[in-house]
Amino acid sequence: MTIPGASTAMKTESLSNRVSKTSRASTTLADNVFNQIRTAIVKGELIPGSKVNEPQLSRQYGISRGPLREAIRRLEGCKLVEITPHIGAKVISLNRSQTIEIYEIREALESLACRLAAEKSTPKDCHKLRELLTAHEKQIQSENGQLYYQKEGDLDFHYLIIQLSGNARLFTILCEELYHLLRLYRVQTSSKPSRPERAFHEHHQIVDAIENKDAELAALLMMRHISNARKTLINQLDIE
Amino acid sequence: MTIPGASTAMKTESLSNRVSKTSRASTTLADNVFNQIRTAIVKGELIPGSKVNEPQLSRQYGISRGPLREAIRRLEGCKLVEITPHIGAKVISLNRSQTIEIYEIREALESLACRLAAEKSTPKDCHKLRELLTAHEKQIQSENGQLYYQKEGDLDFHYLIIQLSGNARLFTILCEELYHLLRLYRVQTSSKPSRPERAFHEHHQIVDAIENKDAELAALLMMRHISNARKTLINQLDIE
DNA sequence: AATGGCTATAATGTCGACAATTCTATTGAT
DNA sequence: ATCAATAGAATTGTCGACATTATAGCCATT
Repeated sequence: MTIPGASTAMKTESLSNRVSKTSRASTTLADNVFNQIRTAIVKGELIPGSKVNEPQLSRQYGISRGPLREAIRRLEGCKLVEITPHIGAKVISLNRSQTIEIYEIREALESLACRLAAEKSTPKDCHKLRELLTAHEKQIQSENGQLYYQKEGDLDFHYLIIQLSGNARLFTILCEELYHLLRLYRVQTSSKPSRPERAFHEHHQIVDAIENKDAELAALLMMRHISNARKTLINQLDIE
Repeated sequence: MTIPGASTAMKTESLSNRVSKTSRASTTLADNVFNQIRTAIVKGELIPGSKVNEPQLSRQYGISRGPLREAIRRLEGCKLVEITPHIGAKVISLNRSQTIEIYEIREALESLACRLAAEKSTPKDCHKLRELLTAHEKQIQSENGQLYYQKEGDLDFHYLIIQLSGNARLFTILCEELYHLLRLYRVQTSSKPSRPERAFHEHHQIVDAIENKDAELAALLMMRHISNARKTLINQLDIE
């Protein structure tokens, strides 16, 4: 009966953590609890498909049901819970096809992000991208491969490109909505994103294209990059 | 001091109206008021940038502030209002660049929708698309041109293709979020989507591609179709 | 044993009241 | 006349209580 999200001890404070923090200084209970429940959901501490019990959560977080219900309504907006009138909210559960749907959307949106990033990026931006990749490379070697790409490291790269796109709404949709859903799915199925070395190579190709200001190529490569991930996911699921 | 959304007398019940209705039977005040305020916003009855006054709205709709605040939290999820702690919510106001951002996203997502629709569509689906276009054509002639495409008619076509894509989340993002924002912008600037005849021709091209199961071409055409609309929008804004 | 209905319990929906904060306008000083 | 400080009003945030609806368990009937 511990409060989820309270003991969040991150070893490596990766970009994805820093950037995904909702910017608003949560001086209100509703926003506070919203963040806590959200991380509880994407961490799997609130199991997908289970009902959200208002009295229980209100006791757990030490607040009344008023702000709690507002938090739940925000979670509904992020598509992390589904509310049925007079019955209540339940934590979303992503099945195979729903996850593929999200990957399809990621394909389109991150391809767009990559195109825009290639058009707008300055030499300094490209330098940051390179730095990130070499940092990842080091970490992979030190951590005996695998581990890093299984975690949030891979996302840092994607987050940065989306930021470079300069399209704020694109960032919101991808990073504040879809990524949380995918994180949830990963926890739900305890699936390990394999193919680290191949992804790593693809990342370098993408940065090359961005550096060369070849927007179309950058877009194409990103699309294929995510398409590959999607196909890997499909195969993985076929086995089960 | 009339209740907005109550006197919604639609002359032609177009597809976009039917489909955009939130499916959940709103047996709760919060959901009810959410729908009413949303239409009030996208109709421009609540002017963009203005503050959302809770006591006033609660009197206006005859409910207490509890459900009202939940409705506002849902609106925040749709990005129709922005909430600042201890200050309140205000109706979103889209400027030029933000609108262009949305068009960029539409370009990517509807292109995806079109590709998927081309892959999955049955002959019956294609027939529906054709029917829709001829119905539009008739309406354009009868209404002395212009008028129809300025309204919701154009959207029917896009809605249907998105539905045919079979990607439910894609539908949600486009039809339940982005389209409402664009509608708001249109009201806000009272801009008239021009170029009806050209758009009409593009629509037919797109259906041709879908019918021929040429997914790549369909995607490309849809992307160009929306890209054209975006460019028209940019030019329109440059004049101001 | 299974099904249907009834009752008791628990959860959700709604409300009004109070606390905390922000906004407003008046006052006073420079 | 402009600006700062302050007191008052208005608004937002939070809570507890009540009404309404769903759930679970029990009993009777077949």
